[in-house]
Amino acid sequence: MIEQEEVSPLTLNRLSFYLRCLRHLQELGIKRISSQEMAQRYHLSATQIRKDLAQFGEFGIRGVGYDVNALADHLNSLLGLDRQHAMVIVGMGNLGSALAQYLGFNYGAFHVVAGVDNDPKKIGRRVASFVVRAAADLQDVVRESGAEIGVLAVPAEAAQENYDALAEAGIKGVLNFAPVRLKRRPGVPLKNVDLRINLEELAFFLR
Amino acid sequence: MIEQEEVSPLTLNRLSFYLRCLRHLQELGIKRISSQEMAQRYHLSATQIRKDLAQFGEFGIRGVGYDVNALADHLNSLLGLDRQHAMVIVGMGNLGSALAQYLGFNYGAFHVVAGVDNDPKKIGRRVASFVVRAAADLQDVVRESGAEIGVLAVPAEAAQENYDALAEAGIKGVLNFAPVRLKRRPGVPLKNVDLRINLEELAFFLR
DNA sequence: AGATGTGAATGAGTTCACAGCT
DNA sequence: AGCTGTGAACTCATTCACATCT
Repeated sequence: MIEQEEVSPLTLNRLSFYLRCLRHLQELGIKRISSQEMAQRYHLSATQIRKDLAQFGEFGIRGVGYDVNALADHLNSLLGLDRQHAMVIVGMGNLGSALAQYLGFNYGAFHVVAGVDNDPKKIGRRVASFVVRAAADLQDVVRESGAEIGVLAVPAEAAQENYDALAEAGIKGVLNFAPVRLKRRPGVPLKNVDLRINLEELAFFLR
Repeated sequence: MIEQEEVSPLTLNRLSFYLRCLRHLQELGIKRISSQEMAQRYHLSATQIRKDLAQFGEFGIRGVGYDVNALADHLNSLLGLDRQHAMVIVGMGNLGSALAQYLGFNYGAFHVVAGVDNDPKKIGRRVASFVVRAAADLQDVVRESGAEIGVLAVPAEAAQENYDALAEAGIKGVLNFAPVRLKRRPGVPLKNVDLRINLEELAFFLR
């Protein structure tokens, strides 16, 4: 069996997408599917589907295809979606508040349990299902709320220190919305969602 | 000179990031920089910086390095950031409203000028600097507002039809927040921002 | 027969190493 | 001497082609 770190982000990305396709097939009541049919339906590559899945075991039946329910369950637990993941939002400005609303009470296997900010005006304010706490109390907030994932919605300048603070507080992974490349810590995986870069890539085609 | 379509999204991504670094160097008052020094400062690869830039011309001075201001200007116009880009948000639910706030009146070279929804309860409501219009009037809204970029903040099921509608309305590029892979139209580039996939990739490391 | 799983071939992207300017 | 710009080498990812299994 493959180690976590050896899985390429590209593969992971696709696995997540395959799961979404399988959920759709389940809704349609389809019980079995071949890589080929799945590829056609969702504009994917059949070979790649098989290669991606084969990394984690032999989920298919030769000559037949994949059992939709079984494969969905496999991917679900492979991606760690078979239990809830609590999130804490750091930075409750426009974006942070918006994310609190949007990721709301239950976003699939994820839910927001807490939010912190260092602006006294925001502390104590009620947003979605929680009350904003002081950034200085991050350690306590994480412990009390049992948050596993930190969501960085702070300005670029403050992102690194807050990532580090999340790491110190025992957070297991960070989703960063600040437009900077952070210095990673070994045990704390990091995913960047950079709206500005995405917009600028689009703008390139508008010259 | 290279064609637009031949530039890899990875390169574009980095160019956008280089520009950000150069802006930072400008703030620091640094006039000239070598690829090496830039790489060290921002945890990049010197060779890659040179390769990326060399695709678009010879911006550097051998034996010396790059002129920070000149290079920033080059990248700025290369990325089409030397003029404003108007955006229209399609889908004014939680996420759409949040984006309207966040991308606000002026987000670098970008600003939101309009928002549409098909929910009568949302139409006519004031959000940020505009009043929500009917999705059915998209064509008019785009023409009147001069929007170039469409931001899709609708549910997955509605994303394809709205992408198509944006394309018909003459939109030049689309940023898609819906968790689906859309069928692209030739002249209408598409960038996906998939929060769910990002969260699920993180969750993989939390198993 | 028909679909999976996989080594081999191809292609994309990155890094190396150095020729060519300043 | 020093740094850019770039062909060549290398590494990573995708696609092909087929042996293997039901």
